[in-house]
Amino acid sequence: MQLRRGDVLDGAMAILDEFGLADLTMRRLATALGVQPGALYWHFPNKQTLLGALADKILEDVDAPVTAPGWDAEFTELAHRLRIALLAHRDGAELVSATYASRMTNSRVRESFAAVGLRSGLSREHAELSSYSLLYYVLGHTVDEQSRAQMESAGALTRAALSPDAPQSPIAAYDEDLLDGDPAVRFDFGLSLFVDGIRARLKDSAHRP
Amino acid sequence: MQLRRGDVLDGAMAILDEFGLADLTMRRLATALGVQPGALYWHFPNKQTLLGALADKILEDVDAPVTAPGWDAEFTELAHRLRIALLAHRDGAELVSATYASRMTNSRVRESFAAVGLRSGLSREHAELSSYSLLYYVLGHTVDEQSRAQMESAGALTRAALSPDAPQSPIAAYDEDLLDGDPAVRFDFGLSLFVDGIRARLKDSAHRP
DNA sequence: GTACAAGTTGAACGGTGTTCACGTTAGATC
DNA sequence: GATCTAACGTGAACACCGTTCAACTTGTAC
Repeated sequence: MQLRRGDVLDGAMAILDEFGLADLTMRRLATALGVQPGALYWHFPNKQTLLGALADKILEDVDAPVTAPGWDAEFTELAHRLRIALLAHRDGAELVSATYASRMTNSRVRESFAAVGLRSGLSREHAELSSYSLLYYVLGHTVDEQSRAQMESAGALTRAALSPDAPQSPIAAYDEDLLDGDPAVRFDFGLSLFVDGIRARLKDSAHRP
Repeated sequence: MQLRRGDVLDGAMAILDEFGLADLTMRRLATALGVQPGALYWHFPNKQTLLGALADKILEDVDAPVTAPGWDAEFTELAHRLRIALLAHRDGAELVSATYASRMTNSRVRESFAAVGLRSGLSREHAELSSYSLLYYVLGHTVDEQSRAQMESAGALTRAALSPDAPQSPIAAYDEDLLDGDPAVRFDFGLSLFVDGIRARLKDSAHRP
């Protein structure tokens, strides 16, 4: 029974979801597929490319046409869609962020952001620049959010197993206080900062045409 | 002649600057210091911790007291200082970003941002949230900027060596057009977006006290 | 049924971070 | 200045990693 490119990708996604990015090795993937490591290199030239394809799969549905009315709602919808897609797979944010940094993705999500900016009335250049800013924010926030969530679920397990009533410093308690609000609300705050910034820019160029 | 913790850090920084993060291996570092790899593990429990200390060193001067007048200028000064510090070492942005994600840094730069937000009149919670947004933006932008700069300088070399007049697609030319403006100006645009967003937030809470 | 392409094997290569029992060296104490 | 102790380094291994490649098998089309 021979493998197809898609099977390799599916296997990789399964390992990612169950064990995380650190455990997604070529050997482990090969074993899971019942094959020798070398076989994977027929389907993908190297691991980086495989991860790029995986990232693209995660981002598949993100740049579907946007339906919200008004440019600000469009930004919000797109940003939410991206965040949700990243959170849908273990280490998804980290994977996409790393892949994006190494320019191994074919996703057009940044271009989608730029298109919304253009529709809002921004100049071409400002729309492009805004799209980068927004992307950096969404990726940064979501990588952080996801790694915190995973640390917490892992920490909760070990904490329960090791010392049922671990002492906690007041400062750490405050920090957690601030961080344990709904992450989506925290996300929206940063997002609104950004959208308000664009609004200010639009008003400014309207006053001085 | 025995090694001190600081010597190890200096050696690591030298390798980072000359050969980049990918070539900063424990073996290479040990060789450069004239020592066996195992010796490094007396000074640092593992590589991650060493990289954390390295990141802290890069960020050393960033959270010095800020002198600019007005909260918006304070944000700008701090953000610039951070960007400059990251760009001062090869792969500095990538290293700090990765270290920050794995929570291996002792730098207080995020707290410095939050302090400025507080001084601007933001609530404690909003100041904290804003500081995260700004940090994500600065890190994302600078990682991107630095990797592009390094790709370009590497690409310029190989391009000159291989084909003196390489053909270039119009689309690629346009993208480069947009990207080859002064990176500092591009940085400032995203920065102003966030600052304007904060300003809008301040006005809003002033109207509805 | 044969031919050719697609896919796999098995074994190796040159790396990586990390560990540890055992030796060495340096600095304080008497 | 000899001694003792803690700091530090050695050497060799362990368990991995991504990647390569000649040889072999399998599937498909004619």
